Amino acid sequence: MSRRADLKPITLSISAVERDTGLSKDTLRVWERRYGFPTPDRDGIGERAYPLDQVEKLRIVKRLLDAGHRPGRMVPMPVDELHRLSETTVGLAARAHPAQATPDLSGYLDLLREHRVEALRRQLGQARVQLGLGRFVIEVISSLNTLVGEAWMRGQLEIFEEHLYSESVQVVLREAIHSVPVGTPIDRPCVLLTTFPGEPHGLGLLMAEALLAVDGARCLSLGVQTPIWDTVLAAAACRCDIVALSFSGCMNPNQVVDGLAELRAKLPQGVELWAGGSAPVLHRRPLPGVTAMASLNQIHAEVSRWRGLAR
Amino acid sequence: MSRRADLKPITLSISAVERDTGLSKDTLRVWERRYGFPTPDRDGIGERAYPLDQVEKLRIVKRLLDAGHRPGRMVPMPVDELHRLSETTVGLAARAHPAQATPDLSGYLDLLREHRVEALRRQLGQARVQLGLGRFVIEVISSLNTLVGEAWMRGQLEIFEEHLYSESVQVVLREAIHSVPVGTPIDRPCVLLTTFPGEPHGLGLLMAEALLAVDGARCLSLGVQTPIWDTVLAAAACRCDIVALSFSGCMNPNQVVDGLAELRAKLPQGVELWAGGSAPVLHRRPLPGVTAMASLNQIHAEVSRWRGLAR
DNA sequence: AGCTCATTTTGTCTAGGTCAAAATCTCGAT
DNA sequence: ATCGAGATTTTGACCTAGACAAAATGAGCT
Repeated sequence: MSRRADLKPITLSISAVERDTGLSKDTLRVWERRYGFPTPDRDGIGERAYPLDQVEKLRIVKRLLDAGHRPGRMVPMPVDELHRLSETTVGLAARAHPAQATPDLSGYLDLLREHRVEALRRQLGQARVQLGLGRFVIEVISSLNTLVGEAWMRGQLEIFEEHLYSESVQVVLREAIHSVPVGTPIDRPCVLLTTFPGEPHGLGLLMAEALLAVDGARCLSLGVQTPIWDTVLAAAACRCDIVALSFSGCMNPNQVVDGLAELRAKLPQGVELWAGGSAPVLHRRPLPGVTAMASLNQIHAEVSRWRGLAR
Repeated sequence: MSRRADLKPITLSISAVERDTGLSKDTLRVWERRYGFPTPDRDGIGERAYPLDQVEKLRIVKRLLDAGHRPGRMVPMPVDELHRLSETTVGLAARAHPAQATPDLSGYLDLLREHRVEALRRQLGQARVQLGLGRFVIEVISSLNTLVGEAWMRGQLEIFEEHLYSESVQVVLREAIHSVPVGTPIDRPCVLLTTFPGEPHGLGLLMAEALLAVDGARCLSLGVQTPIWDTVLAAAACRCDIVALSFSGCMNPNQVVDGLAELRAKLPQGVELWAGGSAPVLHRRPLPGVTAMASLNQIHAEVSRWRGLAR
């Protein structure tokens, strides 16, 4: 039951803001009550109508929130101060991961900014052939994802440009996966890939699939957003050895932890549960019965470990 | 701030039920108040704890809800009656669309039910080569989509089986699109493909892309769920002639109509706006400035019409 | 049948309150 | 000064109960 005030949305409804910022309706209301921000107008019916600039600030706050800052401090700050904070935080993050061996990635980013999609795909395809699929995924795609993500956070990239990027990588990776010779003598382990409901980001899945294919594992992807119970059913039906999940930073940490616990409880003992991606929760503290992958490199090692197990 | 009752969830929290059924917390609470179902227990803190069998019933109800039934009637019914209702519902739908010219499609469905994904993909690939891409999409994939959708509504297919199907079709179609020779002399019109936010279904986009590629049009897909404003930006940045959107039945009719009006208003005059898919709103009454496609066949004709226009 | 107008039905929103888990702070001891 | 244990604050999810517009349905009339 949509209730849009008028055709030209100078303001957004609370559910639209929830979609655009990733902050729940409850959180938006409680911040307003506690910190005095945001201060949405009210439409004719008395419902919240958020001006675009406030939504913009909320987006920045959410970013810093994910980076580990606390709402009580940030929400009352003026925007320019948030931007400064943003710089220092990103500076720290960049120092933590010193830009190593990222020579010509900026070239891809330039192509993206100029919307030269065909050229982008061609060059990615060439890099894949040059480096081999494994190194291509780990060294190029993974870093490029980070780069694109950061550029977007900085507001240097439009959403549609991110979509263009995402689609291009998908095309290149799917073609690459398709060209990996199948039917090698070993086709174990059999790995089921998917994401939780609420996690729409599928690139991590494709990267994992590519690396697993290189290692000669049998992959079965369900795509994104599979309900937990159906993941369990699928693992049983396809006799999978491992269920692998991907999490991006936009997932609610609670849902990640709760969901993994629930999935672990419902999955048979013998089936391993792997979790990877950029969600910080995964690496905060070990989750019982879950193998948390800190990076894509780890996939190869874990596959070897699995194969080494007596079974 | 998770508040899990205990490690082995004999019952689920309200957010877990939201995740598993797709019914919002608000809806779950209001059904309880109005219809007396569900009747969750309460944990130590007084929070709702849903038993598994109630969640199961909720899932069935949700399925029938998507099929067009009304909650006030269904929620008070006992489960077995709901099952009977599922049967009859599809019976009606099937009579509306008499099964015409669907000879061996059931073979694909059987493979899906047996989870023989490799075989399914191989057979689809063979059919594509036999029929050619155009006929393959229109005669096989399109009908198969309907068939799978109906089987799901009837409860004869699990959600994960639908995911398996969707992923398989995606693999086959993407490979097919990739193998269409590019760089033909005509690469106009240039068509931008995407869906609205809230529309997660991407198969329609791929089918359209395949048919457009066959017709020698230049396709640029943004994937699913692009905000309206970014669709406008992308169309301008890539100098597209046409913006094409796909809608599945699960989209809110309101959002479809409002969104199309908004997009039409923001798009330059010279850029056409095409809309297709199974959402019934599209074909109820003509929308000004929007070309509504009743079926995939129409794409070819519309491309020809576009090319015939003086420009 | 088709069309208009009244009446349900239904989901989303609002307000303000409660509470456990996580994060931070404090302080004493090594 | 570093560390750990315990006290304190912060935070987001959940709760109740009421309101209301849009959609769906039904009734009455050509």
